[in-house]
Amino acid sequence: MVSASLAGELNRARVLKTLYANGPLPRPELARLTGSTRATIGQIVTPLLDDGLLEELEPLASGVQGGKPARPLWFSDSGWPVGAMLVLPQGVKTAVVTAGGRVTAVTASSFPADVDADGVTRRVTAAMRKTMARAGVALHGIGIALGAMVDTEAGTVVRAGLAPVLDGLPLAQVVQADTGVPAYLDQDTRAQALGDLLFGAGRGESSFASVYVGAGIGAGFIFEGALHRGARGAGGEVGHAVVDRDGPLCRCGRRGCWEVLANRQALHAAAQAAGLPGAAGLDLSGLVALAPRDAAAARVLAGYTDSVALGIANLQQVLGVGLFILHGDPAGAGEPFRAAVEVAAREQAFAHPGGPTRVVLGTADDVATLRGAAALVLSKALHVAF
Amino acid sequence: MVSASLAGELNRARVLKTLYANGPLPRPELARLTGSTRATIGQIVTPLLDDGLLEELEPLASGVQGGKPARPLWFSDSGWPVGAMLVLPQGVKTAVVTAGGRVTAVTASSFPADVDADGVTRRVTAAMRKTMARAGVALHGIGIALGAMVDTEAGTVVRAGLAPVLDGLPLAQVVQADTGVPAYLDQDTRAQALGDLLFGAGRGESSFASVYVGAGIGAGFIFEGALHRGARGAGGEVGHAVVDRDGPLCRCGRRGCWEVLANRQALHAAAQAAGLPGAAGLDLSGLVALAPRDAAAARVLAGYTDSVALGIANLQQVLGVGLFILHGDPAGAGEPFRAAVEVAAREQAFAHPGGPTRVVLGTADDVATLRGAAALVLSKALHVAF
DNA sequence: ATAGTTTGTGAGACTCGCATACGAACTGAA
DNA sequence: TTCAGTTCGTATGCGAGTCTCACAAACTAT
Repeated sequence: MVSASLAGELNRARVLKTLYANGPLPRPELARLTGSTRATIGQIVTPLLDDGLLEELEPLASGVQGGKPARPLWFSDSGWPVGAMLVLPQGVKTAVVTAGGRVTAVTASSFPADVDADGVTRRVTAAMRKTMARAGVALHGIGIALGAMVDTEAGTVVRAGLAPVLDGLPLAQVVQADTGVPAYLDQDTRAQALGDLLFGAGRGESSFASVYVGAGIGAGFIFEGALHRGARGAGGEVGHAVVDRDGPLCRCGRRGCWEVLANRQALHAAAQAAGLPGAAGLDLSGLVALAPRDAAAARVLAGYTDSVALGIANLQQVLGVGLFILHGDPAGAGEPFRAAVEVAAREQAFAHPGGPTRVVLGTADDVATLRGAAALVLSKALHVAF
Repeated sequence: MVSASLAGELNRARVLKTLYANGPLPRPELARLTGSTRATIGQIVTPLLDDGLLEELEPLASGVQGGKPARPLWFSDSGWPVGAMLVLPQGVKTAVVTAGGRVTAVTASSFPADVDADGVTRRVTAAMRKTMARAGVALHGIGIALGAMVDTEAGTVVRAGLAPVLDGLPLAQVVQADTGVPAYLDQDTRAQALGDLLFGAGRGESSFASVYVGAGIGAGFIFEGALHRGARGAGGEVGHAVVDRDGPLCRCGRRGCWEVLANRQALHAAAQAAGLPGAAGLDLSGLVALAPRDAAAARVLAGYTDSVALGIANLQQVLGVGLFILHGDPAGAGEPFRAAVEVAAREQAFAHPGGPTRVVLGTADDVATLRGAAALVLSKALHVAF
């Protein structure tokens, strides 16, 4: 039930979401955007300023008609540090992230090829302790983004296709017990979507899909400004939606999954089958560079583009989402590839009332995901339903 | 922003949702389920009882320890009548539905084959006026479910694949102007999903997909107890997600859409290709009846089952939803078909933390959709975010 | 200097949920 | 029949939060 105090929490969350969506804003603008009054906004932000979460920036110049200069509010660069962690089959990255999105004290460590669950937990906790020591301040929580299917409520690993040794690991509890700081676990693509919403290309957008294309394919969905989680954290396993029921066998056991047609290995195999020069070491950006002067490379690229766009068009049909943010290999492939995917996706989808499908590039590195992992903590600790 | 009065609205909505999800409940039980107190519940329901939306049922028997008998609350059978309309390419159905889900004054009228947009609007408004006259009471609003892509916010038809004459028609305004009652337009499968949530197999479920399989395939999604609408009402066009990129050509111009593999015509074509007895007039329930004593029919049925299940498994991968309610042809095909689809869907999907995929049958007639259309009005007028 | 404008804050009114208490209605045993 | 025990439903005062209104602070232009 919404009591007065819960209403206060909801409104505080609304103010913070508005800040994330729009950047630094003075109180009157916050009041306008939230449909509230200056007095109420002042009442809400004063404790946040006292806590050090927010701070006042330099006063803006007065308008042509004069008036007291407005002082924009924004997240303090030093306030509210939280821990962020990205756990992938090959290794772990850790960082400290402030509520404003500043990323510091980044560490990276790799797992040996034959690592077991115990080795993973040891390396993960060691990396986090190291980052905490470098940060030197108390963290408000630790967000963990994991490249596997996750039970968000329980904080456990459900199925790690690329690293089966992790199945069933209660990673959130492990980290929380080791560090003494509350830890929250979620899927990497969902964290990535949160990162896009708060700090990336999804800022100010109400609904979009944040898609990762690399060795695997995954996605996180933002609907109406909030992260979509399926039942107990399932969902977003879009890489294993079938788009070609008689297609090649996927490692998941089904045929013609989007992932098996459009992941890095598929691109590689196509390049080698076409006998492209340097196919052994060719990645997507290399192929994009090669395509203008090699017809065979252009054909391989066009096929890959269509495969990526096919999955995007399907998502648009099913979800009605109009914006797709591409991370991973496409993020480093440049504007021509983005435009080609967008055109191909538009050709394969209907006209929608929300306007034509948009495809934009995210980041190739993992900063968006680290920031998203941090956002998991912000979401819980500030009771903001991102 | 959540003011005290908006908090009151939200809590009233919460109480109504709890009633819909659980059936008639006495005040103490409502308090327990909503995490509130008897006093607060009393404060909320008293005006609803005065308005005639709710009524008190016969007192329950006291418990073994005695005590004042509790009087369950439920929606009045006479109170809060709203109009419901289902507009399909072949005709229109209208009805009056109470908040408790009682459907009365049903009318049906068919469109001639060569009908134009003007003819549709005339027949639609005439049917509604007839229903209103039969109801004899003032309606609180009219909900319109349309078998086409709609722009929910604008209340217009975006793309009616099976009836292109309707493209661009502002149906909500037309009905509202003609009847003088507020009208709300949405897609038929979304209304159907609302009907399942409030009155059908989705009662008490937080997330599910309501799927229609017939001449076309569509779906509405309930996430966390609320209807999912994409950007400006798009989304749910799942029938045209590609599951076989080299498959047969669909009427939408793409190849291998789920719909072209698993709709009524596909079943029909497969039955004729297999030379089944009476293939010309064979429908799904006929095929189910024939399969046990005809191996060829069993093969056709298995192929169709797999095609239906493939799309369901894909939805589960993408959305993480664990419950699928099948309407249309499968709803009349009986338990064996349901079980076969469920088994096939489970085989094609991963284990999810939310438990195995469940497939249940909805209604073969249009009552669920008419009730859902009525729920569109309840949602708006009572400010309940269904 | 002064009027006009905008920002930020303080005081009181208002609304709603919550804790508490009390009458109403029922059971079962003395 | 009486009375204690239990549960239901409501009346009352309190607290938390937003909203309205008013006012000081800070700036521009005349």
